[in-house]
Amino acid sequence: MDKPSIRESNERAILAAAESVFAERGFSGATMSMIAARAGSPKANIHYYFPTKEGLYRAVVERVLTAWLDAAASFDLSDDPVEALTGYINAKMDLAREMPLSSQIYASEIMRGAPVVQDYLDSTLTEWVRARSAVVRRWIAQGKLKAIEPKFLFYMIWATTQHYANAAHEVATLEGGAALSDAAFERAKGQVAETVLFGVAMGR
Amino acid sequence: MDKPSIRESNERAILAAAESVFAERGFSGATMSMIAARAGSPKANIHYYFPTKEGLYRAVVERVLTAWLDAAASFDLSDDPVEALTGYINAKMDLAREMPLSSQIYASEIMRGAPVVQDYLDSTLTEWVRARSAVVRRWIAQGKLKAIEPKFLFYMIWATTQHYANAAHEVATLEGGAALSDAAFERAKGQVAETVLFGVAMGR
DNA sequence: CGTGAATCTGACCGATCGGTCAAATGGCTC
DNA sequence: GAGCCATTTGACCGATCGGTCAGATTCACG
Repeated sequence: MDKPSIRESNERAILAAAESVFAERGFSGATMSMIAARAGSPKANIHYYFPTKEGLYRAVVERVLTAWLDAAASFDLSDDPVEALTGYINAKMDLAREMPLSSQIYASEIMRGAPVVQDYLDSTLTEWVRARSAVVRRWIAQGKLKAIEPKFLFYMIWATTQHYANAAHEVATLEGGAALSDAAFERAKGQVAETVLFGVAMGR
Repeated sequence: MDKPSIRESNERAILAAAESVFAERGFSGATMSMIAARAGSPKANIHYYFPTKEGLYRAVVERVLTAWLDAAASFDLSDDPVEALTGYINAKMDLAREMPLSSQIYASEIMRGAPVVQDYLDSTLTEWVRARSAVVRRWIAQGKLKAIEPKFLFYMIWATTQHYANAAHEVATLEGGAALSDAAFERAKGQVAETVLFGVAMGR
């Protein structure tokens, strides 16, 4: 039987607090006291559930990768490039909107040289890109897409979508200080998808 | 008369060392000892030239913004959207290639909520975007570009170009471990420019 | 060569970091 | 309520942080 135990709910609260602190300050900039304060527990209690700062960070990153893989699955929902790419871009945009902290943590990880997610880059992500590159090349051979290097297409999609999370503060400033409204975000989402598709699709 | 003084060359060396350390570890993760080691001076000497860590960081960020503005100027070299956007994208790609550390520091700044560059965002960048948005809208009115929100176009250009600096480690991993060769980078540059232009230009 | 300013540096400081620990408290089962 | 394990907590520790300082060294200039 699964107990909604004290442990479970406390770990969840700590992970949420840690996620926001790590996103704001990076791994080195985050302090256990800061995380403890945001979780509403004394510092020693954080160490009771997560003995080391690095372990806590790894647990947070784990959730980030899980979310990434969920969104990546939407690439495979259709065999039509327009549908598949639109679905994938929309999923990544929704992810950037709903879990901006995850995207920021991932970006920090990469900028630091991926001390924690290097294994993931070498295995899961490399394999994902290899398999989907083959799909993109098939679409190109079928005359459905322009002749592009698949990896560059993925980079463009990742960059444009994650930008709305990683650079949310810059975007907000340029929008007059407030974050994008739901309506404005939906417009951004549509334009990103449209522009990329117009950029790479044939015969439109 | 300008003397290539000891001060001048030492400050340059310290700034270079600081730039790389801040890019790798972020502001909080960087330590003055680390910067000193990379500059080849004892820590106390770093403090002789830059009394505080924050002051040193501000000096580094200053150079980042200067480089950004230089690249931004290439947007204004032509009144033709294809030429202007191509030139701008190429300039930003070259910047990402030649000064990846600057881009990473800027990205970290933004993710932290722009504690140092908020003034720049509010004044210089806001004004730049306002003026160029008007240009883009004129191009749209003239039927040269699709009906897009200019800001979203800028976001897309910034994201795609800076990605090659900020996510250089991820890109390198997916390329088999080594950074993009000059030739591969030129191909990426061409594809980014082409895709964006196909995505937004009319009648091509 | 002499001298005053600029530069360099090892030793040091208080503050804060991640992490530990023993003791107190709470919850659960019989 | 007794007993036991999970949880909570304040006090504490060594290490490292940014920064200071006094004295040694080097430089520029007469």
